[in-house]
Amino acid sequence: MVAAEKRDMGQGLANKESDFPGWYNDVVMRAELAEDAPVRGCMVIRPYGYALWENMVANLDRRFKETDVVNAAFPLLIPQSFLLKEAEHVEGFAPEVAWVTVGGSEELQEPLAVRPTSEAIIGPIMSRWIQSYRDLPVLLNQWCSVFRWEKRPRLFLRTAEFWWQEGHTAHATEQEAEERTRLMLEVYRAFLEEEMAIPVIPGLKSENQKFPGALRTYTVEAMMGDGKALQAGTSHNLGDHFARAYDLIFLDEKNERQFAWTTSWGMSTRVIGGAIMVHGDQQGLIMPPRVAPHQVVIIPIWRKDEEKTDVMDMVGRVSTMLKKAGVRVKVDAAEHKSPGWKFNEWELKGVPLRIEIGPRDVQNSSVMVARRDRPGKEGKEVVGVDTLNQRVADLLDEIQKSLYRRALDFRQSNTRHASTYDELKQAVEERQFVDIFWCGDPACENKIKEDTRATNRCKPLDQPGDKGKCIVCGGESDAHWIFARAY
RNA sequence: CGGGGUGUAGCGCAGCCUGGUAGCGCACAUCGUUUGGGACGAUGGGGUCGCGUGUUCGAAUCACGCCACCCCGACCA
Repeated sequence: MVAAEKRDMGQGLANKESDFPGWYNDVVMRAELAEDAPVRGCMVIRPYGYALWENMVANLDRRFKETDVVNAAFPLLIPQSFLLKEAEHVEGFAPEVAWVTVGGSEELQEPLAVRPTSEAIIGPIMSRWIQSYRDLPVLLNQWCSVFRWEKRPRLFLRTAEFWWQEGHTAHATEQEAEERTRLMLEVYRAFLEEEMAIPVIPGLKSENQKFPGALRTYTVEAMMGDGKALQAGTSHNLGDHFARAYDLIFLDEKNERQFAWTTSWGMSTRVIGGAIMVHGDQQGLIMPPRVAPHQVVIIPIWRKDEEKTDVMDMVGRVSTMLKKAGVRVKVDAAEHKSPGWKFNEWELKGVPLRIEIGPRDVQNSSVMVARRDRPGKEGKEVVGVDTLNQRVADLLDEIQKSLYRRALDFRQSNTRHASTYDELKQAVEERQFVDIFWCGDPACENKIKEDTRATNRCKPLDQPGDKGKCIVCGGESDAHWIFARAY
């Protein structure tokens, strides 16, 4: 009776349907991904959350290097004068920069900004490295944290300090810079869809929404479980704006001085929040297998002490076998917690596969396998030890694919084309992605925002090619744009 | 920055209105029985009641001031 009542209460998480923000916060805290730091607006990424981030970093880093990008590290602090050199850039970031004004006991002559992003320090440094067209392109990346004095922080989604990578490249031609900008957008798309199982819409940001100082900004936009949008990564073509500000000048083949063309691109720990909001359910997290800290958790079960030896012996053999096959395995042999408690705990933490091993399994040389994305009996199956390696590999692959498929179906069934302003308002109210014709006039964009709180997400790269009338002013439009409420 | 709220044990809370030796649940520790969907009993440890000033014989409780954090809006990866 007691057990039944407690199970009805589920994991004790806020209801995902009626209180999505509360559910999100509960999952982050209870799954031990992160918690609030004793510093305003900052978070602590706990070991389980950091293990996820490490897997993401390793994968993204490999993908960057496949495109000839190399890593480096630049200073945390940026002299004020550096930041002031690019007018739009400083204007965009001024409200959220934290300043260091005292060093030890001395008042600094020049305040130092805690980097909100590093264009302003990498630009000047790069300029020292670039003399000739032969020095180009420069393809740099750094993994670091940055700091922005955010008014309203939320774990992973918007914290004062956050961890990310920022890529910075310089090129001899405008076209080459544009190609690099698009290439990195494609790296983000592939990473998000293949590793994180998060379907995204690659596209161009509006002038209003682009990065301060950029020529143009590309984005990958994802739909969260409540229908709101999350910008999961951005890639900026900076034109020659920063080259002019920071003297990135090289001599070309004709011995003429030219400004370089630069790009920057970033993806952050925010994507962790995205994965939670895309894949999670009422039981908690569901980790995409390819980046999950533990892909399989093994839970030993025994009644009497004399069973323990045999069970633990088999747990050891199975665990070793799976690890040798390259699977990330966690054995939860804690004796002070019941199996039921462990089932719930690891479901909350989103481990894709659970393997139960008890006396019965020792007898039959088999194990019980349960998949996280199909709770209940349908998701459980008995697998013989001799075929376990293959079955686990197949199941992990299936779960990865089905998470992606589920997310894509959700986005597609919550995306709608609107041809009248009322339809637009209605769709936004229902938390849909709305596909509309827009003329490009910021006035029309602002009106939509004021009326509906939906913002311009992007002009998808993938365009049907037809023409239409702007949904606000009726002016000519040759492109579909996505509008939605966003995080 | 505007609007609302909360600070009491590691976590979640009650106590405050009506001042009188600081409590409950979970967690933690020891022992025993348990373990295939969140086990149970016994015993035990743990608190400058956010900070300061005031009122009072006496303040978690009343008054004033301050601080911190959370939620809802405008801004952002």
